[in-house]
Amino acid sequence: MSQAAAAIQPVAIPRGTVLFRPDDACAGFVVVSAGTIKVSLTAENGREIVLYRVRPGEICLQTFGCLVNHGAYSAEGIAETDLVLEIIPAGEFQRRVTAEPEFRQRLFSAVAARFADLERLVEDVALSSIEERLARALLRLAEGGAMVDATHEALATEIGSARAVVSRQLGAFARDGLVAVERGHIALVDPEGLKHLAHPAE
Amino acid sequence: MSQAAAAIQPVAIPRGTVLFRPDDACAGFVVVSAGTIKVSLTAENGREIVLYRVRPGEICLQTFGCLVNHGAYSAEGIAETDLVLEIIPAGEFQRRVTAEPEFRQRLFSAVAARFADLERLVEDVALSSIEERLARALLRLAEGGAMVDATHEALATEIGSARAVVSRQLGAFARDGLVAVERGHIALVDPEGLKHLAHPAE
DNA sequence: GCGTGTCGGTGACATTGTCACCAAGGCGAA
DNA sequence: TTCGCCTTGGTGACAATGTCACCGACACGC
Repeated sequence: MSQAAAAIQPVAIPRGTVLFRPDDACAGFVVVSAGTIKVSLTAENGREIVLYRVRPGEICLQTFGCLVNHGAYSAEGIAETDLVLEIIPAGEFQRRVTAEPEFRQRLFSAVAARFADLERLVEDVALSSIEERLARALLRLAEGGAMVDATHEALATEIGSARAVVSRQLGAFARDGLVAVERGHIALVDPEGLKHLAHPAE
Repeated sequence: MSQAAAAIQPVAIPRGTVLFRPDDACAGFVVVSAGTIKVSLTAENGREIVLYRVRPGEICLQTFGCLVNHGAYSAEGIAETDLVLEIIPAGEFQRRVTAEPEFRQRLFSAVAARFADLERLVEDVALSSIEERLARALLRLAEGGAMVDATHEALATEIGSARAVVSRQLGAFARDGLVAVERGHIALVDPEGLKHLAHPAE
């Protein structure tokens, strides 16, 4: 469609690569073609929490503040899987926003989605119990399946808590027949039961 | 400058007015001319937390997801002071974004600022101690002065905690000579000491 | 003066976070 | 194989925070 767009080469990135760190300068605007980016925050005390994930077709907004306000970003982005990215230089980004309504629409959708993600996260962390948060995280990470491939440590980062807390809560879930825990992964035995815990008001 | 802009009448709103609630339909795009809007989340269990504030010259993004994705928003907005607003209808918003680079620039700045706010909030709530969060909230609300006009209940909402917790922590601050508490307001006796608590790594 | 509602102090207890320690599994080197 | 070393996770003990209840102090209108 756009000839300028065709000139931008996709870039392949292996799983585990650190895409950006706090206070990095920004390379440009990133669109994910394949794979997922995990964006997380780490405090001085070492505790960590996952903010959100950027999936195929989505725009990574972490560079946005940098491009717009020349502010540095504060989060870290890691390639959770092998990735294919398009990197759009700042000038080209400005051009597209001005000239291509459909690019603008995608940008705005990405902004709205991140907003929703972050508000959900604040609500989760600030207002919900560990039981709820862990049940929701398990269902989210299972993506409709019945298996979650994550260590207790990774789950703790997912919900912004500590490994020991996750271990105990998983133990409780297992005792209630909701999950079965094995080294490195968790089987969802009773997803309906978990859904019920995840949304106590319903 | 823009004749269309001149056609939009400012609207005056008294302090305390609820501007929007969760699941409201969106009236349009809101720009704050004077005063501040406080945007907060409330959970089913009644707990509440302040997300951010929208100040003069800034754009309230809460309606953004609604205008862009037809999604409902989940937060509540209250006029913290008397307000003067401009309300831009959706069509006019689209026109300005397309035609006025300077309007677009303001919009993007607002987006970047909200992002930074929400990331700071997540970091605060998920990764920091009550002592740090309360010290930071007091300094933020004092806005460089030495007096904070808020009840313990309001401070609890500000940091996403409970009133009793705030009362006890303020008691500890008072015992250490950092603040003096009176009914309805808190005097910052030793702002430097509070700053030190607010940023323990420095 | 006397209600009535808001504000805040506090005790008792539940939940969550922190730290330390240990046991079990995985994995590579000799 | 055995050994060492790292990761994972189970658990106890304790600290920090959240929840609930209750009561007294204060503000305000009558």
